[in-house]
Amino acid sequence: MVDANLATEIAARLRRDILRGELLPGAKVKERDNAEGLGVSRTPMREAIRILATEGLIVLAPSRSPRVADPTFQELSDQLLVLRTLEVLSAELACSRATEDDLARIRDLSDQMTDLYETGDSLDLFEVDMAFHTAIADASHNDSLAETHHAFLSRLWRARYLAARQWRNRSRARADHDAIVAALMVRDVAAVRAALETHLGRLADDIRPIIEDERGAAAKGMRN
Amino acid sequence: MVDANLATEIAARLRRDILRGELLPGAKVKERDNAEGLGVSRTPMREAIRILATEGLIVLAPSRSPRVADPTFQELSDQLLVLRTLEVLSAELACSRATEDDLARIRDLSDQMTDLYETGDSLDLFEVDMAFHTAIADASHNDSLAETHHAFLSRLWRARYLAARQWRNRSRARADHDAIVAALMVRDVAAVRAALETHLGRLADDIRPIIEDERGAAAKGMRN
DNA sequence: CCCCACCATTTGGTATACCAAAATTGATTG
DNA sequence: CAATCAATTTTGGTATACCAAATGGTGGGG
Repeated sequence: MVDANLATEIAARLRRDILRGELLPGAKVKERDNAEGLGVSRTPMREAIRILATEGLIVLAPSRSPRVADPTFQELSDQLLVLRTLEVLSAELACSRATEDDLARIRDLSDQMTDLYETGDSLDLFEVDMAFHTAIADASHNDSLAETHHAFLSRLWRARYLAARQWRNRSRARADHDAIVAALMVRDVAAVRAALETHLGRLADDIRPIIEDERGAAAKGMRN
Repeated sequence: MVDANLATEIAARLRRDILRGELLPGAKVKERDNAEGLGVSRTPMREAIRILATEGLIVLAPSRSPRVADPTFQELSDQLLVLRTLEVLSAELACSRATEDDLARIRDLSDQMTDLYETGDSLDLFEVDMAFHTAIADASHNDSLAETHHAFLSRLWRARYLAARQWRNRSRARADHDAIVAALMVRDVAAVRAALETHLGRLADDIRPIIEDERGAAAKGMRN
């Protein structure tokens, strides 16, 4: 992750910390302390915080420390619906506009996931999962769409990660992915739409108990 | 437009200048010069530029002056497709989730537009047009969706403004809006989808000649 | 006459210093 | 003992100064 400027590097680092749960939802992200902790000045730290704020991972309130976002289930569910819509549109476009290379890449990522399902660790698996869905968005050859899709995917990454650690969901996700790939390979618009709606529709149900648990637990130790 | 901090105010000002065409596509937006021109320091100006960059109105390149975005027709068309998808989703949700107040507001805005079609000036009309489409997004009661929809609406504002100055399109737009409102009032999902797709589908055709003209002309006087 | 190299200037990136508003805490008074 | 007000401290907002990289122009050499 070698970015042009400090701010994007810091943003990437913070993003990782948030998504991995090292910075818990609701935690303060003070620009002074964090900057000092990383040995940089406030300016790039400030910019990094703004970047994550536009991504929805940090929330800004006037005259208050920025805090790690702590979305309710309802908010996540809303975001998931938007993500689903964007991904369905992507896949539909991909059916007519994707190159053979695009499709090959999607299939390859799907295969990688299959390999990792049993053996690999959750983080590796999720990196590939993210790449898989991103590849579908990219195959639409609509940059705005791919960009927006990616933004929503990032916002939902942590919730999906928490939900998917439940081993129970993995085999189902694997079957879902296979169906998506199969439909894309033959450029079947209706089938790919159905497969994606099934896959992403389930996600809300998977996420709900995890999020409600976490928020319930977090409500107590809220000193930070 | 009395915002909490300077950066947001500057962003609003720059945004208006860009959308109204006082800052032309392709023009440099140097953070030093512009800050000095407004009598502020570089810090908030820099932040304002970043804000507009995430909105897609300004493009950033490493070690280069930020420039006012100069999208090709293809890019605008891509954005329009995303906007259409988001607005259709909004309207579908609105059919089941909108309150009577939401619907009343939408109808009221539509009526205001009707009044302005003949008499009012283009800018007033477009303010209302923007509010109309935003009201539909808000009626979905899905904040992420409304926010994203608004972002795309902003990006496309200028192109739509240029296209709609052609008086020819106005009566058609008026009929389109009436159809959208009528479908929403009776919460008819299929009808509202059809009406919106018609309305926003046409837009691409209206925009094309205007954009291609402007880009052709701009290619010459590109010293700035 | 053209091309290349080098220097000056411009530009964005970063650090630091200062300011104003807001939250918190502690003292004082009812 | 509690409530309130004020002072201090903390925090984000803004201005300014400095740095390094990139660009563009100019002069010398081929």
